Amino acid sequence: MPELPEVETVRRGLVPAMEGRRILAADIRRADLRWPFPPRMRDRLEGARVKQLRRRSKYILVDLSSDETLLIHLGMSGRMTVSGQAPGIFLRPHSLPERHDHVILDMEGDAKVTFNDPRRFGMMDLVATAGAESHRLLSRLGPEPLGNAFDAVSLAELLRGRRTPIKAALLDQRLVAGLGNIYASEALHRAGISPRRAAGHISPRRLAVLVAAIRDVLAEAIEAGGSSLRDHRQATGELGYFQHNFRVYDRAGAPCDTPDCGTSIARIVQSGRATYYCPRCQR
DNA sequence: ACACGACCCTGTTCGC
DNA sequence: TGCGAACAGGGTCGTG
Repeated sequence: MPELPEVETVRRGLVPAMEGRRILAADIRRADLRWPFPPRMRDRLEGARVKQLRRRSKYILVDLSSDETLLIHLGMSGRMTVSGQAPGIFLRPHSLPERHDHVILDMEGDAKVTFNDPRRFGMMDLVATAGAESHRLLSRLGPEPLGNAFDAVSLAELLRGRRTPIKAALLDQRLVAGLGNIYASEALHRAGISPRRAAGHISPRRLAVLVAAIRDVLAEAIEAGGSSLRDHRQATGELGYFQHNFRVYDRAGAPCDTPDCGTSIARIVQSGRATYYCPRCQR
C-alpha cells in the first residue's frame, strides 16, 4: 500500500496517541510478519515511553525511553490505526481484535494502536536507537526526496550509465527512498518524461524538472492524507483523498488532463509492475 | 555492477 | 452464479 506520503500520514496520525506516552501493554498476536519478531518484543516494549516518532523512507521509527527504536514497515497492506482517546482528534471506540490484527499497543491515556496487515509483507524490529540508521534495511537507502540531499546533480551521478528504464530506477530505493509504483508514474507524467526512457539518457535540465516533480507530488499527497485505493487509512481511520488527483495512475484509456492533450493514457508493464503514462506528453 | 524473475501472503476483481 | 486466474501500493534474494 503505502508509499512515502501514506507512511508520513500514518506517522502524523500516531503522534497524538503515542508521543510522550508509555506503552502499558503490548499484545503480540503472532510470532512473525514477513520476518520473525525480535526476541522478547513484548517485554522490551511494555513500560517504555515513546519519545518521538520519525520516518525514514517508508519506515516508521518509534524511539523509546529504553534507548531502543521500534522499526515498522507496513508492506503492501499494513495499517496502523488508533482507537480510544487521544487529545484533539476523534477516534473510533475500542473493539475486539479483528482478523489480521497482529500487534496491539495499549497506550497510556486510553488509546490503542493496532497494526493490521492481511498480506503480512510488513515487518517490525527492535534495534538500539543509536544504530537504527545502520539497520540492514535502512543502511542502503538513498536520500529522502523531500530533503536537501536529493537534487538533480547527485541524481544524475547515480543514473549515469544506467540503461534501465527511468520508471524502474525510481523504484530503486538506493537511488531515492520512498517512491513506489503510484508516485513514480505520477512524477514522470508531471515531468513530461517517458517511463521507458533509459535512466542514464536524461538531460540535466530534465532531471531538474523530475526532481521538482517528485517533490511536488509527494508534498501534495501528504497534504491530502495520502492515497486510499484499497488498504490505506490514516491512523485516525479516515481515507486519504490524493487518489482523486492522479493524472495517470490507474487511468488507462482515460484522456490525459494536460491542457489541449486528451490523449488516451497508456498502461504498460515494466519489471512486472504496471506503469501508466501519456504517450504524447511524455517523451 | 546491473537487470530481471521468483518469491513472500491474502483479498479482490476479472473473464469465461 | 461460480470458479480459477490475474492482479495489487512492499521488498529480498538468487541467477545470468
